[in-house]
Amino acid sequence: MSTRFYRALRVLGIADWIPEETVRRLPLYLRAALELAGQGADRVSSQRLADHLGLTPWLIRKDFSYFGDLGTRGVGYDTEALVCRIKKILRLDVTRNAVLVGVGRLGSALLEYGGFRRYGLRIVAAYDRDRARVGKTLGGVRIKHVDQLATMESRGIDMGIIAVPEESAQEVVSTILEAGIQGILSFSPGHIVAPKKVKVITIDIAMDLARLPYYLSSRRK
Amino acid sequence: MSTRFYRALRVLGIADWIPEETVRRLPLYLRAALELAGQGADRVSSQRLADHLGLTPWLIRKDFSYFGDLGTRGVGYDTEALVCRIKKILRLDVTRNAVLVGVGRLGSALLEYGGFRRYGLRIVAAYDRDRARVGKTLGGVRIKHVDQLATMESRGIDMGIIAVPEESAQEVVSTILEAGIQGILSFSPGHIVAPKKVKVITIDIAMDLARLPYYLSSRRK
DNA sequence: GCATGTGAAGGAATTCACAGCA
DNA sequence: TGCTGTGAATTCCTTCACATGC
Repeated sequence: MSTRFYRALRVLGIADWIPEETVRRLPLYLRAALELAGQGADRVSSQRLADHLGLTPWLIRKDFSYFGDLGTRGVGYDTEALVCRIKKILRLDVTRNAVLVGVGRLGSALLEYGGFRRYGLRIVAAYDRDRARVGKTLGGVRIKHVDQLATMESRGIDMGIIAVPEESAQEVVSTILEAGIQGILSFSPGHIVAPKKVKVITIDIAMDLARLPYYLSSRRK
Repeated sequence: MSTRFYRALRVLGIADWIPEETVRRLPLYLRAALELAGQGADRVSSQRLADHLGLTPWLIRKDFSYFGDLGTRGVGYDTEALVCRIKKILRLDVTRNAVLVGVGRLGSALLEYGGFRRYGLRIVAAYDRDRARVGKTLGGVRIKHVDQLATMESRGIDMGIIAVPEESAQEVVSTILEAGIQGILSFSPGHIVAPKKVKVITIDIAMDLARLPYYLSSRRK
């Protein structure tokens, strides 16, 4: 369907379509707005946000234009309003809970990392296969055995974070999908199969590191 | 400059332009080719690769078309040749060495992760600010103090991996840039400033997790 | 017949240029 | 004047359709 069609809907206040790339940048805008608000800025311009994030002002204005009038011409954007608006769109206006599966080095780093809180994200349950880890508490969360995953109390848990070895990733995903999880962040290499309505975001560190050499040394643009 | 222009160059064997999105997928193709080769497949079709990666055959063929004739019509791609070709383009045909700065939980996970080797990537040096960690050996690498970073022996080191807290990231980056590092993989939130010729890839886990709720269907269980 | 390779079409994202408003 | 908001132009990416060659 056309951009124009959705633009028309937005004017009527009932649109909820936002380009994929814009959605990808929304968390960046949220972080920038929170940081600049923390520095005491009541208002920010697209220029200031752009400088902060290494983007361009017109891209930011275009992005913001998808969700209605937000700024004041000649002045800028109200920082507080910006934070609220983006949180609402990202559905971060209520705290979102996640279950973590795999409490190895990466998993425990995630459990103990406090930086998610700022965005209304919490890890409220953790599972591991290794019995040596089960029972321990990390970041305020007691680790349970994966065998209990199938009977997980999933009420209020929206997302799953997968930090298990590649070979068990798909199995774990299938299990938590049955528990009703609707979004997955996977750190396992490899393609995760899930129903279309379930969003899967994969962070494959090796893949990112592997494309870095491509850009080394002088290369014609 | 036009696609057509570069296509013409490629035919002459001197082209080296590849679309950004294609470069992003090249490591995926490399991984798939290595995996399917490991399963004993001498030849793979674009269909098989697509199934393996969750992509479409025509996208893969288009991507491959940017770097010259590679497949055999009616047959497919020679797996071995595919691996070599992609490694060469990604400049992974020789082992690439990286320096790691920040050996916290995430950093030590990276140090001990063996999966990079497969792609010709190695972490050959590690630095941390915490004196309790300095001197220890992880993943075969002895940890040095960040004060020694400025005098790092950077010969043969192409890339830097930044896993330090947000507030020290830019400082660390500036230091290793002076040592001649040309590519950076950063796990620190926030925008990293670097000269244009230096490629910076940022993995911001919180940003990825924060956009996941956007995709949750409004129907609650 | 079968799978690649590629112009052309279609679609999406970014940039531009400037109108609109405080 | 200064900064937002947005159609139009541009650039970039993906999909399609089919020619090509084993």
